[in-house]
Amino acid sequence: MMNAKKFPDGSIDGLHNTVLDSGQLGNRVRDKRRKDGLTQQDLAAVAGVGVRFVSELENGKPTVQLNAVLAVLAALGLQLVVVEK
Amino acid sequence: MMNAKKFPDGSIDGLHNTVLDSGQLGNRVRDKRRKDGLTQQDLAAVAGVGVRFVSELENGKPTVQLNAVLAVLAALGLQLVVVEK
DNA sequence: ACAAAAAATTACCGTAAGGGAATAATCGAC
DNA sequence: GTCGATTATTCCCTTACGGTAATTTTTTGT
Repeated sequence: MMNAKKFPDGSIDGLHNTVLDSGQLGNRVRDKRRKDGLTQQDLAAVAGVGVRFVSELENGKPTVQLNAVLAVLAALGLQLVVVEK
Repeated sequence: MMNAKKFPDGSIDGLHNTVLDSGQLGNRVRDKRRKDGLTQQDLAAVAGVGVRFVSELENGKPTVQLNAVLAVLAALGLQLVVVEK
């Protein structure tokens, strides 16, 4: 055991980031979107959600709905994984 | 790169499971809850959500809210990780 | 630094849906 | 059958979401 958090950024292997709260998820989304050179509008269009939702998601809104979150992540080529703490 | 998906089940280290949709998340939650010997009521109380929410979450309701999901996962000692697909 | 352009955030509205609580119905084990 | 757990249903209140437009922030060029 003891496989998690070996890296300073909290990631498991430098490519993955734990998501303990919506704020961290938002940061992760924003980073990836920018890395991909997309605007919030672009991402919203691809993911099939509203622009405002992308903005709120990136800003860590806690009450975003799971399906919309998954849609955005998928549009960015990201996935969620459940891990034991 | 090439650090992800070393295991057949898509997990990072054989202990983790990817969550592509809410249905899989629900299964993960139910499995863990039962393994811990908790009722939905117990889990709901610990997580600070309603019993109905736990039921719906376990049944894969797509539109559950993220904060409530995270609360339930935390109560089960589980975490979410964002990974590149 | 300044101005212009682009991007992001915020407000408003209407629709649709989530969540809690309580109840009732269903399923399971003993 | 009985007891406990799980799921489904109903009522009510709150709120997320999309769309548009307005505002603010950030970026870019000169």
